[in-house]
Amino acid sequence: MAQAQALSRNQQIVLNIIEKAKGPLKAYSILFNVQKKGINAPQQIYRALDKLIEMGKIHKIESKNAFVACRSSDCEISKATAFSICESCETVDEISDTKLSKYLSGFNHKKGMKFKRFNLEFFGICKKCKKD
Amino acid sequence: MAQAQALSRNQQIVLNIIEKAKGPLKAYSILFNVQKKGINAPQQIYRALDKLIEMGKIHKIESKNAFVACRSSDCEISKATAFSICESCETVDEISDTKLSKYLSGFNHKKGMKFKRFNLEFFGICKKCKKD
DNA sequence: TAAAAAGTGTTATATTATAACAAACGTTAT
DNA sequence: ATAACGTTTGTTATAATATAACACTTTTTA
Repeated sequence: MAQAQALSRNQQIVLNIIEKAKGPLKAYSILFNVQKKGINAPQQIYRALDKLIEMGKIHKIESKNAFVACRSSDCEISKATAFSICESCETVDEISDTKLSKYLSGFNHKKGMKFKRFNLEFFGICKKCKKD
Repeated sequence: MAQAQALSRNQQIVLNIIEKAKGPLKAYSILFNVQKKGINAPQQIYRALDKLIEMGKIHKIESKNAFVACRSSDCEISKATAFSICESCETVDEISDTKLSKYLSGFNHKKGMKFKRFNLEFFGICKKCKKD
């Protein structure tokens, strides 16, 4: 079985910031937050982000160009991602719903394409925002 | 019933280009293609794109920052979009699958959020590319 | 321990998207 | 018809997001 890959220095720094955050972080906001640690250039952030995504440690929210930590422990390599996004407060939750995930993983295009990966983003107004 | 909205000059120009294209177009590639028509600035493109999206005439492929025409005639306002994307040739197809669409439209988050809209992007290698 | 692979630091630049303002156009209500 | 309003346009400038390219170091593997 593939061993959990060790993180390099920069990867660890970037992951820590994302994990501590309450919501999705943008690449440049991560950059500003790690300049005290000697990381000075966007490249360093983007390289770390790329690897963390490959490892399944984080996900990119495509509609927001932002990054969140993966909360589902079994998500070694992330082939199936689903998020719920509040259009008012911008809160993002990762959805882990076995049924949904199975349904979509089994879905194949009529034109003969077999899917390896999907990303699903739901939008709405969250409970909290609805009250206001 | 809401009348089909008339398109303004720039909106029509931009929509024409997107409809003629074989695949998704990027905003700046649209811009270069319409400079002969007197459109000179990104703003003009992005403004048209925004309106066309609102009207459901086009969709944005978030993972590619690119835009495609909507092929499903009933898609007046696009609340439910699904695409199949080939990671090799970059071909993008809009998926119109009633079952899928119903399944996802009926999906609601456990945390009490009611979704108004979703976007789903599937990735894989298409039939054609598999042969090579 | 040499070779290969992965990671780092850096400068520069490409790509994608929005801000802000003034003028023209289109609709509707009077 | 025309004033008032909203929408669209044109324009300049700039913000935000992301990659290219190169030289060097560290880690892994054979």
